[in-house]
Amino acid sequence: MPPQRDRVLSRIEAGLDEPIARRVFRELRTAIVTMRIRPGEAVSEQDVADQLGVSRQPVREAFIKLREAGLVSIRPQRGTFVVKISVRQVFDARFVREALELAVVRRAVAELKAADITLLRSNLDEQTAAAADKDPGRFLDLDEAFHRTIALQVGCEHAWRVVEDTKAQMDRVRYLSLADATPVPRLIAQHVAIVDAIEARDVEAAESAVRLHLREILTSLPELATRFPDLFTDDTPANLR
Amino acid sequence: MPPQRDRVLSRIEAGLDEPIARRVFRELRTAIVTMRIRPGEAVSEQDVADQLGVSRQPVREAFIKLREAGLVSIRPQRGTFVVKISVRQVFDARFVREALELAVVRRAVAELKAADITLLRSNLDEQTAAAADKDPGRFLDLDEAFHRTIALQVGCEHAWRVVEDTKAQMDRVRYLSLADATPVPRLIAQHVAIVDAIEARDVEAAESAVRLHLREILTSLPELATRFPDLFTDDTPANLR
DNA sequence: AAGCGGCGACTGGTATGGTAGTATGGGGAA
DNA sequence: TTCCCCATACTACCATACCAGTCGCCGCTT
Repeated sequence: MPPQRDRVLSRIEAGLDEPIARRVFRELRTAIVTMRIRPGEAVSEQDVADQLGVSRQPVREAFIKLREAGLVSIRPQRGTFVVKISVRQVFDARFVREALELAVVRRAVAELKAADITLLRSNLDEQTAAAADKDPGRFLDLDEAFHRTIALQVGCEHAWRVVEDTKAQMDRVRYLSLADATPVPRLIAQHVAIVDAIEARDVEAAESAVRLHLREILTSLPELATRFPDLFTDDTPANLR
Repeated sequence: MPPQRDRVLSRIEAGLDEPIARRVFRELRTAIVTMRIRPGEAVSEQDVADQLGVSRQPVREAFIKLREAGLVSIRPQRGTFVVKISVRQVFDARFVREALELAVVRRAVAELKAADITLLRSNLDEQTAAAADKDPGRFLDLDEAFHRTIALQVGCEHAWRVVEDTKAQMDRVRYLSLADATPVPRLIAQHVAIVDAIEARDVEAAESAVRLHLREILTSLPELATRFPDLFTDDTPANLR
């Protein structure tokens, strides 16, 4: 008898007219980011289709999108596997994100209106409230919203979409460090510094504030990699795919 | 009788073990970028599948990737259409590309070895040769290789992949301006300026050289939009820079 | 002649069938 | 006991079938 994989996915309810493939993708993406499906684990079209109550077709399309997000590795005639967290890939994603958010914040310094900044400040207030309530999940959402809001305020919808596509790797790490009581106050202070620099129209300060903030992940990463060795690949050599 | 669309795609020959879906994607991508399939035109899964001699399945997957590249618009139960060139989308793609290549060139200034620079110089020589031979197609390839080489030399494979995914929009414009005898010598001079700045370890100069170069497309864009109005959607004004 | 309504031929989305290739485990040979 | 080999049970890829919407053409009505 096969190993009888655990049920970690809940059946997709019919009704909404959002394409099934997209829902399958989102379901799988969050399942992977939150480690309900662990790195290294195998997922199969048939198995996922059965658990979700859909056919293999949309599952296959979801797999393809997950591969492009760097979350799974599809090996023909072999199987599809959730890739382990690769320090290298997290670095690469972080590099891209930093490059884009630097460009965004440069625009923000030049273009943001007072009303925009007020909106950001209110988001910051909510962040401190979430921190006081010890609600890290809510803080994560506000954090994401903070960065997204800046991008959208300066008309960088496309750039933000690229960031979203890229940062799946980083999200898994952030989820890991969520339990650790990450220094949320420090992150909030960094956010405040970014807004302050934007308001002061100080490009240099804004750039370095963003840099500092987005490099925060690098400090926790090595520790996490040694603490959860089974979740990471030791990608020193040129590993095969 | 249906309009009997022209055959613009050549049958895919069996044999190679590259996945069919990928080949279909590349075939369609180049057909769109080179305007063999014109903006606004409809493409159908069934029609493409027949022309290429494959089933609808891989064609469908190719369509999805084309949508993510921003080249087609899939409207369920209606059809799939090659999107017209949108000045806004070209701007957005250019913005992302500039952000990433700026980050790459910063690394290049810090990390490139003499051997790397020699390699770039030889590419530049080939560019001048191609210009002398009036071979714009070859120049386009060398241009692409130039930018890609810098990215790979500093270990930014992932960032370059993001650029590739994003710049499809720009490629159509470049193809349009290819006939125009674009000022190839000027582009080569800009490339030389980038390499010079890298070799001189001058970050400021390198950044502004890249900026200047990647903003070149903005000069030809308005003229092209007015000369080929049927290829563009009219969504220009409002945004500057 | 003009307007409108319904039928039919498309579309992409989903489900299912068929195939080649690969990991695996157990039994037979050394 | 150990090692090899092959049957078997998977895998993802490709092809095909079915479905529900959409839209245009054509004939009927006024």
